[in-house]
Amino acid sequence: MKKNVVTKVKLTKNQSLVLDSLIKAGQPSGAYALLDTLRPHGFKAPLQIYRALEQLIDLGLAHRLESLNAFIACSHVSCESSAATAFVICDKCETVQEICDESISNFLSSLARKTKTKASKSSIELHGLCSGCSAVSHS
Amino acid sequence: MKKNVVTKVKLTKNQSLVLDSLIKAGQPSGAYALLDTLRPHGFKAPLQIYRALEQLIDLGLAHRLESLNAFIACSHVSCESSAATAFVICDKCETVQEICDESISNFLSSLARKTKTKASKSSIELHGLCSGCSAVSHS
DNA sequence: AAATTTATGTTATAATATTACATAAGTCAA
DNA sequence: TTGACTTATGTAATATTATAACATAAATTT
Repeated sequence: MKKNVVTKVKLTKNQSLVLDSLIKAGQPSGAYALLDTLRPHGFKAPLQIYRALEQLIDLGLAHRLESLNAFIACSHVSCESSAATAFVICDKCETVQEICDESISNFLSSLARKTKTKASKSSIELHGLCSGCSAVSHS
Repeated sequence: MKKNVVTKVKLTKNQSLVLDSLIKAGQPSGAYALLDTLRPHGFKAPLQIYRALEQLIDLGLAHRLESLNAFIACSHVSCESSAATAFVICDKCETVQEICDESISNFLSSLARKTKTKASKSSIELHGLCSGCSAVSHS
């Protein structure tokens, strides 16, 4: 399931800019939001964003949140690419917790075994309210 | 986490048509593919599809596959809405296995507990090759 | 029957993502 | 260091997915 364990890679200028934006955002960011952020740096077309994101994701430096059509910087030093990662997303404050431990990989292995599937990629996203928002929330 | 356990509900005409199309397809279907399928029945706009899908999903009769931006009929009699369900998707033949057992709900409960999150919705999608395609696949 | 909610029809538009093609920059081998 | 090759970039056009806004109709409740 692992593609790329990165130790040190030289990112291109565009890739660095996009990664920096993602990190600064600290939240899920849409491709077009990133584009707007980076227009002052000369970005003009969505493809510049999507291409950089593709690399960053391959390198395990960023992740795509399927249920949001958005992207986020990896919160670990770097994930083993598309490896066993789960995202827990607060629908109120948009905080994302990225979980990457044995319980995730065990669960996925077991799921693959049960379904006789050779797994290549996974997406686990849990939506709800984080502890902070859940405490306050009256709505 | 549960919203709606359906025993018997009268679907509207549009909802029935969309559900039938989904069932006939037996595969993930995009909203616009469904629209094309249903044009002969008088459907003209995407909203007709999206609105019907929204109800069907609420009722647990259909699911949305986030990683495909597509929809599929529930393979059980009816799922407890957005309850603990995992989808295992073959990227070659497009077969989808819908798994809905205790291991899923246990995993999600544990994830919610660990992250101190009040969960409301989940999405678990595993991509890869099913046993058939994995046996053949040389590519 | 009036009031209310739920579903529908329709047009327009927003938001997300990719195709296609041209150019430039980096990498590697002879 | 040149040439061959791969990888990254720039740009325009377009495809795909999804929703907003507004009008009407049908079903449900009181």
